[in-house]
Amino acid sequence: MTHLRRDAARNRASLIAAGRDVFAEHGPDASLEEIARRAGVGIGTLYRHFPSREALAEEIFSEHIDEVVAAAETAARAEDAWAGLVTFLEHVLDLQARNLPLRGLFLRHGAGRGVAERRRLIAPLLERVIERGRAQGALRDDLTVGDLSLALWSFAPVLEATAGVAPNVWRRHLRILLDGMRPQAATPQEVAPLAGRRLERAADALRERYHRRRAAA
Amino acid sequence: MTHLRRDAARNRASLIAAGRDVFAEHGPDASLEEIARRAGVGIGTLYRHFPSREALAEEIFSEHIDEVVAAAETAARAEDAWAGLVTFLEHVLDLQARNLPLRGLFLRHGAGRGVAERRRLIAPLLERVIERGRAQGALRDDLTVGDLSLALWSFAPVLEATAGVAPNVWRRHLRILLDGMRPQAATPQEVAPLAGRRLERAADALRERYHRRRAAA
DNA sequence: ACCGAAACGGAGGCACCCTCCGTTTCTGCT
DNA sequence: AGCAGAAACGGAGGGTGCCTCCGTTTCGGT
Repeated sequence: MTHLRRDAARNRASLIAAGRDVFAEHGPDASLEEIARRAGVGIGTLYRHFPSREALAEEIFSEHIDEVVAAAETAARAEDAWAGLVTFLEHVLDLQARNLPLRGLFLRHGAGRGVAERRRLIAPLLERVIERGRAQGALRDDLTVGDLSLALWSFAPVLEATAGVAPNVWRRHLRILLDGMRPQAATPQEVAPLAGRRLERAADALRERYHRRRAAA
Repeated sequence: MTHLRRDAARNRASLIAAGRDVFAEHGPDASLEEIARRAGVGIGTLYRHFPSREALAEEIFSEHIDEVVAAAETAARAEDAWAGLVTFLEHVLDLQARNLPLRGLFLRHGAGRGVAERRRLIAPLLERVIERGRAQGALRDDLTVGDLSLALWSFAPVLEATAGVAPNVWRRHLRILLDGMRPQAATPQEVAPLAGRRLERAADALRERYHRRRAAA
């Protein structure tokens, strides 16, 4: 299984290219048959290469995931943890804003080789950023990586709603969230944070809902 | 068009009841045919009563909208604007958390008599709350109703992800947002707020995306 | 009791999802 | 070169859903 046959490799590439276009045009629920059509292959071929819509999407956005990982690494290295966090969030959200179909692809599941693995690198890095931020007195004490995940997820509808209307307004939302993460603003949390296994399950649930919307009878 | 024929009224009621169940079970993209089936009527009848999925959904959640309007009125009347705002948000989000299919039904469009109208009452009330909160020094000066809308929208993925896992975690997200809305925390906004016509268009876009996901070719 | 209007319901056309399997295309080996 | 089997292809087919259209049934006023 090392080398794909030449035709297979060609088709795979066509599918990814077509997928990129079609997802960009029609959003993340675009028709797979149209992707196959546009790639000039049969639907069966699409399914052989990518057993699920997600597998294709992940492959397509593979490099975006790398970009996010890189941004998280930068943030984790930054001298000033707060600045690192802000830059990271701006970077990621800007990426999402300009590439909406990316939404929801940051989380678990998936086929593309190593995509899930790479994604798994992100949380620990953020963990580190948060820890340092707290140590530096730049972040409220009760902030966790779970809160950051919620914050990131929360942008999806904001971006979707405003993309065509006011493509920068998400920055206002971010500003408010960031201000709320500072220690000066902090008011005690009354609920336990999302972490570990449950955080993962929440992420899964989000993905689950995201694709394959309609539950079986 | 005053009185519905008796059979029509009966069917309408069955449809609403079935819709309530099915939406609760399968989420907002539940099959309309199943709703018709379960109501014991033909699909044609469903479509005559409710020309779109939204029309049905709005009708079903009509009373929820009333509840939200009432909460907004209470907030607008509250002596302490900040407390009023907090209570309002908690109330609305709790309502959503326990009734996920409600998501996205707060906005424009729709058929149910007066639903859209009632919804339109909400923004001005919140406007008033914000104004008073600012005057009382309880809210950051640059906060607008547009920001509040973004904030409300932003909970959708949070609720979806955590509903089955940690049904109270949304309160952490809310806490952070609220802390970020206080004047002590405020850091200058660099982007113009969403307002007026554009706010409406953003709300429409959200709804648009929400149902009828797949754009026409 | 009658009759026109109102309401019904489901067949039908279209699109999509995903599986399955007969057919075609590659490629390593002789 | 040529061949054989593995690998890959592609699309028909069965299932489901959306929505429209129109022949049929039911209601309710006179």
